[in-house]
Amino acid sequence: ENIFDRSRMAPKTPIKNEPIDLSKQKGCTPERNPITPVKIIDRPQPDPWTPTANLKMLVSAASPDMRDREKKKELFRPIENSEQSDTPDSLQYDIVDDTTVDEFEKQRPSRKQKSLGLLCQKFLARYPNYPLSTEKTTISLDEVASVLGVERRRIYDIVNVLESLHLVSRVAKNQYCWHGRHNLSQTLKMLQEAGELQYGELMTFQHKEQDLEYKFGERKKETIPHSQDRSLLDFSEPDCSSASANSRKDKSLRIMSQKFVMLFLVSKTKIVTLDIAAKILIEETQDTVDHSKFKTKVRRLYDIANVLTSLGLIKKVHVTEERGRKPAFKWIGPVEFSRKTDELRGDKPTSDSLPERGACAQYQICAAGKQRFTRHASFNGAQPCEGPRRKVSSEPNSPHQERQDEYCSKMINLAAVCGQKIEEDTRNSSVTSPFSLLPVPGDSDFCVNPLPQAVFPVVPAEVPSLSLPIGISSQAPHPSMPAASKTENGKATLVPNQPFLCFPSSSLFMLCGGLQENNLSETLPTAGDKGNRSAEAQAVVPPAVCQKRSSHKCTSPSSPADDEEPAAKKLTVEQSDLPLSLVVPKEPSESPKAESTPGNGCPSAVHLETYRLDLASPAAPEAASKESLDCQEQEKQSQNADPDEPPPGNEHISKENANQPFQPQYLYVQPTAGLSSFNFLFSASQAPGAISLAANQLPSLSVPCVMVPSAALASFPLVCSPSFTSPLSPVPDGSFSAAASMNFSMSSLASTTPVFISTTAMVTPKVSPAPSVDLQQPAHPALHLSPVLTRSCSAVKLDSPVCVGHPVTLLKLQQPSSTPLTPKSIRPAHHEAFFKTPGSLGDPVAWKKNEGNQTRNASSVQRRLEISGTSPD
DNA sequence: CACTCCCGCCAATTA
DNA sequence: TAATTGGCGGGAGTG
Repeated sequence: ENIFDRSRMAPKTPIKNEPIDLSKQKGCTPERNPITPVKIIDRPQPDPWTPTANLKMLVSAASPDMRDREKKKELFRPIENSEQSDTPDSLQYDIVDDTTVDEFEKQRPSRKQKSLGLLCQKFLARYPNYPLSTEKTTISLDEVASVLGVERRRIYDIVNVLESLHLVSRVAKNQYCWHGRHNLSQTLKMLQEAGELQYGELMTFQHKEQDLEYKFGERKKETIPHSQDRSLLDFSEPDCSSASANSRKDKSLRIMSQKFVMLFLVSKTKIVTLDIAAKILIEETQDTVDHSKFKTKVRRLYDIANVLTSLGLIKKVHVTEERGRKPAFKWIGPVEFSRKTDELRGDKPTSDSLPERGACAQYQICAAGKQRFTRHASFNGAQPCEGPRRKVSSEPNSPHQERQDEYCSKMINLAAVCGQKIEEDTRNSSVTSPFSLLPVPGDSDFCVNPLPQAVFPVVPAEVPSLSLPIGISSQAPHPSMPAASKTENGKATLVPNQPFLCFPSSSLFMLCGGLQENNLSETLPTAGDKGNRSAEAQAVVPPAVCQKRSSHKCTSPSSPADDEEPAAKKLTVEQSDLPLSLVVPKEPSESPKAESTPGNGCPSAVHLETYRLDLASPAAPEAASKESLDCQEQEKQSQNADPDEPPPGNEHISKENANQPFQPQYLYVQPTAGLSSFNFLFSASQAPGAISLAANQLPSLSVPCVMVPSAALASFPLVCSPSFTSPLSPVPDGSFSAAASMNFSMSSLASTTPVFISTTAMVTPKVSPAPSVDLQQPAHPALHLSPVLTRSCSAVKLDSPVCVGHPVTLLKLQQPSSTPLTPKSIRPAHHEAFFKTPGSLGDPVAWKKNEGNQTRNASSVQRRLEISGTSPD
C-alpha cells in the first residue's frame, strides 16, 4: 500500500516522501497494526514528510494551507474511502488534487475530512488495539499532531476521551501511553456500575412511567430528595466550595465522556439522545439550564461522540418521538460485561455491596480529587506505562450530585422505552468496526505463560478458541472480519511447547480440578435460579480429560460425548455463550433449563440476543461460542440441550456429578463479551449444581470460585482451586451467596504478574501442581471473604475489582522475576485503593455514602432486575 | 434553517 | 514565567 500511495502521492508531494516516517511509526506503534483501516494510517506515515515533527512544523509554516491540506487529505482519504460511502466523491476529489495543481487542493477539504471522528480514526489506526504488554507505546502529542496535520488542541480532544476509557494514560507532559483495548471491558464495567448507581433508579422509573413529561416534572422532584445519592457522586459541582479547583475537572471532557458512556450502559435501549445527555450532563437543574449552556454541552457531546464512534462504541441514530426526530447515539460496543456483573452480584445485592462498588467506581470516575486518581490513575495503575500524574489540586470534590442526571436518565430511558423509532444514521452507519482483531496466537499478551511445570492441566485446546480478545474480538467470525474468523476457527491456538493455551485476555476459561467432595450438597435449589444467571457453559470433566487437555488439544476424546455433537451443542452453546454479563434478569423461579434450550423464550435468552445485536458484529458471538466450547462444555451442553433431559439444572448437575466421578473438573465460563472482563474459575468439585448447565444462567455463586480479571489471566496461568465445598448455597437469588468464597485477583496486578488464587490456600505460582486439591478450604469460605462480600453477593460482582483485595486468600506475586515489568508499572497501592472495599478504603466519605445508599440501591437493583426480566426489549 | 462541529481564543494548570 | 491543557462558544460547513 505504501508503494501504492506513494506512486499516487508522489507527484503531489515530493518532499513528503520520506521513509523515515515509517520507521518512526513502527517505533511508536508496535507492529500490530490493526485492521485494514489501519492501513490508512500507514499512509499517513509515508506522508509525513519529516521524521521530525519540527520539520513538519517548519514546512507547514512555510506553506501553511496548502501543505496541510494536502496532508490532511491524504490522510483522510484512506479512511474516508474505507469508511464512508461518499467514497466516490472523495476519490475524485483526491484524484483531482493529486493530478491537478495544488489549487484544487485548496478547495478545502470538506469539513468532513477534518472531522474529529476522522482524525480520531487516524489516530487510532496508529496504534494496535491490543498492544503487547511488553511494548510500551508512548504517544507524543506533538508528534501525533504534526503527523496527523492538526493542531494539538484537537489531539487533546481525542486523547481526553480515550483517557476516560483508559485506552491511554498520561505519562508526562506531552506524553501519553497507549494501552489499547485490553482494559476496555473492565473500564466499561466500572462505568456501568457507576452508572447504575447514579442513574440506575432512573431506569426503573422509565419502566414504570411511560410518560416522558411525567418524568421531567415529577420524577425530578422525587429523585432529588434522595440526598444520599448525591454523596455517591463525587463530581463536584461548581457551586461547591472547591469549585474553582474542581470546576475545570468537573466539566472536563473526560468526565463528560465517562458519564456519557455510563448513560449508554445504563440505558436499556442503549440509545441516548443528545439533548437528554446534555441535560443530564449539565450540572444545573434542567430548568435552569440556559440555552447557551445547553448548546455548549451539546457541542462537547458531539466531540465525544465522534471519538466514541471512531472507537466503534456507538453509532449515530435518530430517534423519532412525538416531537420529531432527534439525533441520538446508540451503543454498539460490548454490553454484556456489565450485565454480568449485575447478575453475578445477584440481584439482591446486599446493601453493602452495591454501595461499595458504587463508591469505588465513583472515585475513579469522578473524583479526581481524592486520591491520586487525578487522571483516573486508578484505572491505569496497573498499566505499565503509568507515569507521573498531575497533581491534584484540590481536595475531594464536594459531594454533589446531580439529581438531574438521574432524572435525565430516567427520561432517557423512558424515551427509549416509549417506543421511539430508531434510525441509523446514514452517515455513521458506514463506519467500519474499529476493532482490530488481534487474537494472534503468538501474541504474548494473550498467551498464558507456561508455568515451568505445568501444574494444571491447562486449558484444553478447545478452550482456546474461546478466548478472544475482548468481546469484540470474539466476534471475529463475523463476516466483516474474515481474518479473525480464520484464526479463530482454529480451535485453540496453542503456543508451541507451551502447555497453556493462548487466549485473549478477555476470555475466560478455566479450570482446575478440584476435589470433589461435597459437591452434591452444593447443588442447591438456588442453583436453578441462579443457574439462569450462571455461567452458560460449564463442564465437568473427568480427570483424565483434564490431563489430556493440558497436554493436548481437546480433539482427543477425553470425554466420550464431547467431541461430537456439534450441532446441538452449538446451539446450546450459543446461548450459553452469553456471558454472565448479560443482564439476565434473575428470575426467581424460573428454571434455567428452559433457557438452556435454544430459542427458548426465556427472558434471559432474549436479553442475550439483544446484546448480541448490539454488538458490532452479531455473528461473532456465535462463532466464538462455538469455538470456545470445550469438550466438557459441549458435553454438558449437549446434555442440557437434550430435550430428553430437561431436569432442573440442579438435578441435572447433580446427576452429572453422580455419573461421573468427581475428579478434577473444569468449569469454564465462556468469555462472551459480558464476561470478558472477568474470568471465573470454578473448581470442578464445587457445586456443579451451582453451575447449572443451563447456558444462560448464572451459576450460583455458592460454588467457590475465583474470579480473575481477564487481563490477569491472559498474562499468566491461574491456579486456583478451592476444592472445598460450600455448604451454603441456598441463596435464592442466585447472587453469590455468602457461602461462595470468592477471590478476586486484582487487575491491578500487571498483566504480567502471575496471580494465584486459591480459596483455601496459597499456591506458589510455579509450584502448584494440584493446588486445588492440596489446599483445603477452610470450612467456611466466608472467612476469606471480607465481611462485605460475605454479606452480599452483589458485592462480589465479578467486575468489580473492588472486592478484591482480601488478603487472605489472594496471593499476589508482584514481581515475578519473569516479568519484565518496570517497577512503575506495578502499583499495588493504586489498585488497592481503587479496588478496596469501602471499608478497606477507609475513606469515610465513601463509606458514608455507601451506607446511605445501601438500602436504596438494593431496592433499585431489584426493581431493575424485575424490569429487565420482564422486558427483553 | 437545523445540525454538526471546526477552530482557535484564552484561562486554568503544570512544569 | 513559560508551556501545556483544555473549556468554550462563535460561526462556518452540510444537507
